[in-house]
Amino acid sequence: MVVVASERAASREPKYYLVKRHLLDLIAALPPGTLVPTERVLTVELGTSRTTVRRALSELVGEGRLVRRHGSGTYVAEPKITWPLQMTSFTEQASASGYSTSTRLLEATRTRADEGIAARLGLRVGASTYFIERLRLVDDTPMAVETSHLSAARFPGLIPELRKKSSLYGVLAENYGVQPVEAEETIETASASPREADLLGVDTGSPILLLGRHSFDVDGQPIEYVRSWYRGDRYTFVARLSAHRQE
Amino acid sequence: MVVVASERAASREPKYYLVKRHLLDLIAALPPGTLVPTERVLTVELGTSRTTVRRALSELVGEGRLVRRHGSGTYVAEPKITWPLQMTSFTEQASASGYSTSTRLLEATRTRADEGIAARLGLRVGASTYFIERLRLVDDTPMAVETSHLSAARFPGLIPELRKKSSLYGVLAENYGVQPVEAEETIETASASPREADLLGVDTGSPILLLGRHSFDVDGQPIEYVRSWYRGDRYTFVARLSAHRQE
DNA sequence: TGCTCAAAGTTGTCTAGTCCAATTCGAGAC
DNA sequence: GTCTCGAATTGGACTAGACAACTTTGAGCA
Repeated sequence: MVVVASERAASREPKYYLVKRHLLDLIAALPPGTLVPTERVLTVELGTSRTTVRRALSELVGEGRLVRRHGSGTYVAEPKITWPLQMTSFTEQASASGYSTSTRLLEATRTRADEGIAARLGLRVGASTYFIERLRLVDDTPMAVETSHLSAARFPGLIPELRKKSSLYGVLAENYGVQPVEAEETIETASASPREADLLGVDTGSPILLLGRHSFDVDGQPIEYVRSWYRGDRYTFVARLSAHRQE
Repeated sequence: MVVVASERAASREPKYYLVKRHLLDLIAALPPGTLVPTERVLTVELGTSRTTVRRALSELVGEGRLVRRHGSGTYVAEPKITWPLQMTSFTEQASASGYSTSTRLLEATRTRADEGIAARLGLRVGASTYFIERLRLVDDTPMAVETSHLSAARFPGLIPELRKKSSLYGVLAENYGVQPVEAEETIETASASPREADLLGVDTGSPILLLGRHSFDVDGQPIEYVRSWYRGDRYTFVARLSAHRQE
């Protein structure tokens, strides 16, 4: 085995990354839906083990470049979908972009605030709160799992209303006269738990874009605390920013 | 080993996830810097293979819960750092939060615009552009790798100025009278290439938060196109949004 | 022609192990 | 006491293979 002289201390490329680059070259010009060679074929073609091939494939699946179908094969993926990141309601946000969206209410129960939720909603620990879990779909494909927490004392009878109207922001405005005027959004990477993976139709451990929204009314009172687990392999978020303050 | 009866059809939990939950329980109450059991110890304690243990560990490292040090051990990680996501300059952004920041200029060269860059900068393919690559550090620890693309014709002599002053926004304002007033930000997940991994001090394939910024001047002319690869294991981004338009 | 079902092919999960690379630490030399 | 160096320990990369779960296909049958 020939070793490159004066190897950079930097960037020692693992073998799986060579496989990954090979696959990227291969799929660069292929249309979505094209079948790529099977794992065992790649194994012999590239003189490596299946574990190494699978590591490269998994990374490309996580990046939204490939899709694996159990028992069938591995295919070139559709390009990522660009999704607006605004503080507007989910339903309108999407229909404006030409997508058909829907929501499945997974859970809507009363529970007691733990330390984190109590602090964010301005309640004491153990106070009664709603826990709402919804699945967001775009063109009938799961996009995100969303959990919301709200004060039960502040919004009595919320759950039956929500089951009727389905739009949470609509219910808050019409039934309680509450509108969020400010919000703190947090963004981080995460990985899918088995439950999230199952709901989103991805593998456990898949990359997730985790968005948090902590919204407040005109008096600065917290309204809700939401966390949304978005498929990291299918969505790119976009926000338009205007520079009021700029240096 | 006891197996739970009547397994749910949904959410079939892989064995590595059991290991992961075991580790999460273990580290929940431990302070950052605490040593966790070695991979080989976990292997025998949990009756599994080292591959399975390593998968659980890798996921926890990617989530910023653990840190691995080659030859030394695996440790409980520091909590993530919350970082403001604003359109202001990097240097001020941070010192306001009490962090000491610095930038290392990795590359600053002239090159020719490919299709993507040309479209974004409003140039023809092959037009002369600057390629600027910088490493952003917080308290002397790498935070992000940042690449910028600008029109060379529009900002003649930019590179020597940049080497003197180091703040790109400062140079653009003082030397060229240009200020970004609007920008389109994109956010997505990615995984670290060997080069990025090396610069950021993480493993190849680690989760990355990839931010893009496409900024425009007061006339709507594109100024620059920047992409920043942030360590996904160490940073949570936060943005305050005011609802001018709200429904 | 249309249906059934078994076989083949593909990805998913997990195991057991080898060898390498970096760190740590103590015995021994000075 | 201090330093050096090698052994032990730890994480990193990779291999070869077993078996399970799911899909596809086509031979055989009605």
